[in-house]
Amino acid sequence: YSSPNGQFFVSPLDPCLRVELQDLQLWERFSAAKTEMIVSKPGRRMFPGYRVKFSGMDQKAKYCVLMDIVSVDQHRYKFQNGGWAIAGRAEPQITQNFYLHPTSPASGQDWMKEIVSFHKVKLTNSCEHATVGKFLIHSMHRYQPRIHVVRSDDVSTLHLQPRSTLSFPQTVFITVTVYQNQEISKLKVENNPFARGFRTKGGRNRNAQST
Amino acid sequence: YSSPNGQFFVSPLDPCLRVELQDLQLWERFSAAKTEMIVSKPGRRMFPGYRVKFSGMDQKAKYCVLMDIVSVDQHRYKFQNGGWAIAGRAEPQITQNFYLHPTSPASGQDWMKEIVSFHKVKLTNSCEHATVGKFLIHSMHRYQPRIHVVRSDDVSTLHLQPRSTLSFPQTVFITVTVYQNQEISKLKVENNPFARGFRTKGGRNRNAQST
DNA sequence: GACCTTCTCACCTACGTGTTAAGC
DNA sequence: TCGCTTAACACGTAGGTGAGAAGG
Repeated sequence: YSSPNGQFFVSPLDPCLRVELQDLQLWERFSAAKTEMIVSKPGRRMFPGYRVKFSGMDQKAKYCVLMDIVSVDQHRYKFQNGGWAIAGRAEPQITQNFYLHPTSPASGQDWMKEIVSFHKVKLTNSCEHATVGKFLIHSMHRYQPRIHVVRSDDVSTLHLQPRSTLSFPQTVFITVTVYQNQEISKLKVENNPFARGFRTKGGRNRNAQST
Repeated sequence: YSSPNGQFFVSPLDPCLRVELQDLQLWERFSAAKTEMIVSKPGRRMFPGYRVKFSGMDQKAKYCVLMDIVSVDQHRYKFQNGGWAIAGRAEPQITQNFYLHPTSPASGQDWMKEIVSFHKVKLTNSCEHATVGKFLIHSMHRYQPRIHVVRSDDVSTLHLQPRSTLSFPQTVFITVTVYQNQEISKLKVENNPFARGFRTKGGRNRNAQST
C-alpha cells in the first residue's frame, strides 16, 4: 500500500486518499539509529513530532482523523553492547486508546488545507496520568503510531464505521525512560529546539523542525 | 431571567439550566470602571477571562456550548475628560461568528464537571487574522459576550436548533487599541498574571485569577 | 552489581502583558 | 494638532528538553 519511497500511503477503502509523512528525512535518520522515545509519568512528547499531510480527499465530504499507537511485536527489549536485543516476553498490551484529532470532524477541504499535527500527544507509563491526548504504553517495548481516517461526521459512532488505517515504518520506536543509545540523544539534542541548551557551541541546525 | 445577584441565569427554553459567571467580583470591579478590552491585529485575549459553570443540565443529554460577542448599541465611543462619550454612529456590525467550545458535543455530566473556559478566545480588528477562536470586532465600540447552549450532539445543524442564550451585564466592555482609562490599566496590571512585570514592587495580589 | 525508573535542575521555546514611541 | 493604530520592547507565565543523581 505504499509508494516507492514509502512516503505516501494508499487505502483500499478509499483509493484516492493519500497521506504523506512530514519530516521524512528526520524520521529516517532516527529510524536508522533505532528511534527511542521517552515515556514518563507526567507524559512526554514524541520527537520528531508526528505530522501528516492529506491529499485526494473528497473536498466536501466530512472526515474524522484518529491516531493510536500499537505494539509491533510480542517482545520486551534491552540495550546491550551498543545494540537492542530481545529480553523476554512483552507485557500484556494495553487496550487501544484512540486519540481523535481535535479538528474532527471537518471537510476534506479543511483537512487538506494544512499539515495535520499530532505533535502535542504524549507518552505516559502511568495509568493515573493517562488522560486525553496521552498514550499509556510500556517502557522497553516497540511501538508503531498509526493514522485512521473515517468518512463521517458522527463522532459518537466512529468505532462502528469503516476506517482507513495507515502507518509509516519509519515511525516505529522503542520506549525508554532514559535514552540508551548516545546516537539517539545526539540526534534529539541537535534537532529538537527545546533541547537547544544541550547543543555544543557550534550553533548549527538552527533551522530544524519547529514544534 | 437572572438571580438576585446577577450571577445565575435561567433560560425559558430549559428552566433547570443554570449558568454561573466565574470571577464575578473581578468582573464587577472592572465593570464599575467601564471595562476596556484591547483589540489588535494578531488578536488579544480578554481579561478577565470568560469562564462559566453549568448546573441543572440533564446528566445524560448531549449539549453544545457556543460563545459570541455582539454589539450593545449603535454608537461609536471616545474617551474624553476622563470618561466615555458617544462619538457618532457605529460601524456596521460584522456578521455574528459563533465560537463552538472545543468540548462540544459533550454530556451534561461532562459540562458540569468543571469550569468551562473561553479564556483563550481573542479579539481582533483585522479580517485577515480572523481565524477560529478569534472575534472580529471594531475598536471604540461596546460589546457583550454571550453564551449559547444547544441540546444536541449534531454539530452540523446547530444553527437550525433551538438554543438558550445567556449574557452577563457585568461582562460588557468597550474595545480599545490602547487603554484609555488609567484605572482600567491599573486593574489589569494588578490582576493579570501575565502583566506582573508592570506591578509596583509592593508584591500584593499574588493570588489573582490564573489564566 | 546490573538494570531500570523517578526526581530535580538549568536552559531553552512559545507566547501573554502593558508601555512607549512612531506612524498615519 | 488631535485621535487612534501599529510595531517593538522588556518582563512575565507556562511548559518542553536531556543530564545527572538518587532510588528501587
